[in-house]
Amino acid sequence: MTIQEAARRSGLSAHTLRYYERIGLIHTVGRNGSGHRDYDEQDLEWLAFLTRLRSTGMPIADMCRYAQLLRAGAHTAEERRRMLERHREKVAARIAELTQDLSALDYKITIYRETA
Amino acid sequence: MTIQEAARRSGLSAHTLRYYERIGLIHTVGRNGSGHRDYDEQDLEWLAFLTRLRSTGMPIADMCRYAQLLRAGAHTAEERRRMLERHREKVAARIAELTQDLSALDYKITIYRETA
DNA sequence: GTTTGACTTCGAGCGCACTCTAAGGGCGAC
DNA sequence: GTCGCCCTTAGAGTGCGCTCGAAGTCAAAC
Repeated sequence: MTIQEAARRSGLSAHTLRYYERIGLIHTVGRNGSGHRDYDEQDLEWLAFLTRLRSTGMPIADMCRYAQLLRAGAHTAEERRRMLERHREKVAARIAELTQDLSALDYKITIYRETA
Repeated sequence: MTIQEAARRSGLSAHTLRYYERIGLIHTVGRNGSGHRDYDEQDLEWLAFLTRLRSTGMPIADMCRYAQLLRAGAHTAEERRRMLERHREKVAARIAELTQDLSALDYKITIYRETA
């Protein structure tokens, strides 16, 4: 599939897809006869996973590290798992923080409503 | 209290405190005889509120807008409340998103553990 | 009295994650 | 065949939120 189609389906821009490839986040995507990128379903799955890591605030550098480990082969599985576990804890902590902030906001809004 | 003390208590750097004042996020803080900033408890409460808005992802520009409304007086209370309500919804949505991402991460980690 | 160190203003610089531009290639429609 | 459009690469530019530096002031310590 073309880069435009991959962009549409992944929610990333074509610019971003090229950028991700350049920095090594995506291993070389296949090319067609004209040298144009040709994405397959596996590429899209990987993009979906990357998108989830990004959306949870993982820095690009860490995602590159993960991608690198994945390419290095099965013997890196444990390190990858540990990376995900550490990241999981950060996400959980972030949810807890936001939940606290949400109550504080709700309280503030209540005061605005009562004062009105 | 000095800017260092205010920085310590607010968790922001002295640089950031000056920056916030410069962009209008903090209305002019009092000065002592030597022209140095002199923060009071009210300033700190405002900083704590700002910190909470930032930590929930509100852009600086929106916080400036809120600060401006607050300075404009009581007749802007309704608009301020609406701002907070809109922001509250964004925070709630973000929590929902992160919660989903967390399950996805947990699932992925489970697979790593089973494969090991 | 001079050194030290924290303060002041204001503008420049930085890190991150894109986002866009320039310069050129390839291919289908007319 | 040439117009239009999308593709390619490499590198420059952008926006955000700080963060730092330069140049100067002031007050307490020695």
